[in-house]
Amino acid sequence: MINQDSIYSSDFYDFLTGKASTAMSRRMQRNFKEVGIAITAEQWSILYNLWMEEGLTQQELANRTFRDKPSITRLINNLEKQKLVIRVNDKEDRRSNLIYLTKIGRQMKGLTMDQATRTIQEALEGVSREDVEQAHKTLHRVYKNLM
Amino acid sequence: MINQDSIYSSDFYDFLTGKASTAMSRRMQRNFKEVGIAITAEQWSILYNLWMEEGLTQQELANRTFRDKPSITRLINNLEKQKLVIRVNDKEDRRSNLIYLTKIGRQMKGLTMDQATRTIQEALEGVSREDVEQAHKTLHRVYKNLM
DNA sequence: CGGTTTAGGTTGTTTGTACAACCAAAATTA
DNA sequence: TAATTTTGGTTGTACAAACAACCTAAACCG
Repeated sequence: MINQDSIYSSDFYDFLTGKASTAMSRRMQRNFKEVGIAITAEQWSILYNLWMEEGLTQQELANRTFRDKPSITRLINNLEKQKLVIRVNDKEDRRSNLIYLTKIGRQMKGLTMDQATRTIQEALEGVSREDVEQAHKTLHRVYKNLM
Repeated sequence: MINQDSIYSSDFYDFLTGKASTAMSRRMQRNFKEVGIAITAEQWSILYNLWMEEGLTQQELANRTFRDKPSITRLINNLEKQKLVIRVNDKEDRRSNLIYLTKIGRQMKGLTMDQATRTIQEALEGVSREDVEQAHKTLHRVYKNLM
């Protein structure tokens, strides 16, 4: 039986509630702002995937960022408004939009990734590589269990 | 230097983006719904704290749930609308609201905590207690680093 | 004391998320 | 091939989060 003193309880809820990832998003956004990058952490997650590979469909972006389709529609709307990406209708499958970076969107990569890296370094101060790998493995298992 | 192959990079971003905690919130909400509990995961986090200790101020709830003051104002607004909590103006410090559970709010504890427990069990299938403790420790360090 | 600073809460605005309902194009299948 | 199902995307609605600006009451301090 699970009781209040166990790791599964109040102590565990911190973990569940994602305080660490919330803190990281906030810091990342703050770091972006500090160097004049006007994007949100969520927009960053889309741009990040496009910097790795352009021409993804919205559905593929949804899978990679673990969001639903409507969330992606609106994130892309905002990124398009900011002229960072464009939707290109797929000639092969007319249901799909392929998402490409604009020139501005591409130019942002360097500075933005520097700040992402900086954020990670700030987050991992005093944390060993083994600890990160271990935590990552555990979280990945949790994710797989629930997905 | 941090490069793309390292744990610090794409692999690491899963961790950063909080997929695991997102998955847990979604599952928790689904589990609540399944037994007819009509609250969000965010509302649960407030109620959880009140089940542990009633009469907290909004500021205290903000600290405990790692949210800002406006977020708490609106969460309490919604919980009050649903008749689960009430604001009581503090006689000692007239700036503060003390938040109390209603009878209904108190009655929900059992069933709701059962579903929270169930969610955790589903999440931790095949994860050892040591792994949970280890991950918790690492995440806590990250949180402290950024807080 | 009176003026200033700090602290608790609320409101406005923009952005993001979940879920359901919907549309149109593609894939399936009878 | 026509009818049906599946898939990619959008829209509506309700809820939540971040940040800034604001109000009021308490605390501080000269």
